[in-house]
Amino acid sequence: MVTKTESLKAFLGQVIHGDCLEIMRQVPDEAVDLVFADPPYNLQLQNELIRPNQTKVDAVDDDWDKFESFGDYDEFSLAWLGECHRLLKPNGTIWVIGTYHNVYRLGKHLQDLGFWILNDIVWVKDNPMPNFRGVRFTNAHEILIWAVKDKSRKDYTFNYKEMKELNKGKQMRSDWYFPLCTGRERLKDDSGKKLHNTQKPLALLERVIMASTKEGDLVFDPFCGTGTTGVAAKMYGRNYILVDNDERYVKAARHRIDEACHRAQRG
Amino acid sequence: MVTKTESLKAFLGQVIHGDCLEIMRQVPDEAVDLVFADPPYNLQLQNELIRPNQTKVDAVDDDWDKFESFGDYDEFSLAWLGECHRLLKPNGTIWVIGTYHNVYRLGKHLQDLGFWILNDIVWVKDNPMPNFRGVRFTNAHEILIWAVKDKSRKDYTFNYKEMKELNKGKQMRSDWYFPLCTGRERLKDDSGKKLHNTQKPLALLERVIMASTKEGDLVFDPFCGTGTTGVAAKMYGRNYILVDNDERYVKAARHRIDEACHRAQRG
DNA sequence: GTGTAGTTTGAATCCTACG
DNA sequence: GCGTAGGATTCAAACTACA
Repeated sequence: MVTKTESLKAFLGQVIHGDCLEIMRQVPDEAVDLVFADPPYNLQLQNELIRPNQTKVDAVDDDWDKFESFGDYDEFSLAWLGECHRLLKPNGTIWVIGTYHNVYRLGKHLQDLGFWILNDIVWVKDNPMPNFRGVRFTNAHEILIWAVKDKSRKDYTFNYKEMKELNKGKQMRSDWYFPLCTGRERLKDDSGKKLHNTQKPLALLERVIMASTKEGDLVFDPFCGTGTTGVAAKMYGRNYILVDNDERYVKAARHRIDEACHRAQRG
Repeated sequence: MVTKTESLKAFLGQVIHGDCLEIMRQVPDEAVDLVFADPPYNLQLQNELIRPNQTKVDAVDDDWDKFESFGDYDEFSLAWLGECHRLLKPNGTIWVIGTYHNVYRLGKHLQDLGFWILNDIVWVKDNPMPNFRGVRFTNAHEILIWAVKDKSRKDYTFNYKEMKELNKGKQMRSDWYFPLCTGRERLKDDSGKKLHNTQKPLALLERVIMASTKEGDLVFDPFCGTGTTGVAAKMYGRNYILVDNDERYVKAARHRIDEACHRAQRG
């Protein structure tokens, strides 16, 4: 039988293909310094699309359908956030990123699970997608919530001085400005199309890692996608465990982290 | 007996002193075009905060911001948001402003009540209060959620062109930049101290009103404070009903709106 | 009136080590 | 758990005082 502690050692520095809940359950209590999570927010839509025999989706009573869908999303969110709470050290912190579709639900769940919010951060996009039909404001930002597991712990890691230096000698604020992930940084598949729909810019993850971890800390990412969190962790000498349930992303992430590592050794 | 419709007429253009739930219950169904709500934030401050120069920060310690628990806050929030849902027209919209202390809970409640989020807006503050102890990021923004009552209604008011003109010919984005409400705009009491701890800048309300109402629309504000919503509504020829449970604020709001009206006639 | 220096202040979940 | 001493900690804008 493999104990949780043995699993942990086998997981260190790995990109693991599998269901994040199943993997997380193999991680011991209070073993992780930082969680970064970029969860899916379109479960509702997926559910509606794959539901069989549902010929008139538009005719379904909206309120009931919405409640059902939000309920599923909440159940899923509470499950993985609850596991994150368990596997974090008491002074460990978690970052969750989302948009208005899901981030309000996630924020309330974080609070209900006992996490204590330290900040919310606005990632303002230099180059957002315009609102083509002109019926709303251009959605030009995403929100990150940063929270500590145990409210009473004041010794969470926040590298205040490094952040201040990064910001021209002034305190780093809650508004961050980065362009979307495009160009050479954006991973492509064999046919040249974007490999992942929501690849985050490396600069965003660099700031997260620099701000809230120390060298040698263990970073966990349950929805790693193309592994941006792993690249940032590796660059700054942090350990990591990444998980994704899509094998294409896992392969891409492994390759990408190796590349980043080799580039770092050469350069 | 006074019917709801008669109450409505008596309420138009008024700043009403009373419990917002009691007042709202006297408003007929689907009578309101826009709700703007700046509810208590449930800040849960732990200790007093001393600046580096040893002076004390004048923090929000008002009774109206005291709640026993998240549960109490949720119960209160669902009650007033539910009333807002009832009194809004199906294509009416609601704005709610908050910070990470409360806005995630409010956002989830909005969704659970059937509101459909159109945008979230980030008010980035030019001159926020610094983080004096250097233990977090400077909290430099607040969040506004904009939602329509009925998801299926696409005919909510959004003055796309006016917003575009305001933004130098480019689509108005979800990041808005305004300074805090200070100086002459900030209302003072007889002793010269700030009358309200959280007075919002008029420019913020002007943009809200300009973006999401037409001339003659009815705007409702259940936590009007010093009446910034009323001033903006009056300036742009919108009707309004404002409510606050603190008589000092109500008096100040009435006086302020009259002043603004007279200034407009003179100027 | 003008320019400069000093003061005030803002929705804040704002410390740590030791006894 | 508590009390206390020690030590590190702030940005921009508006306002006031004064030359």
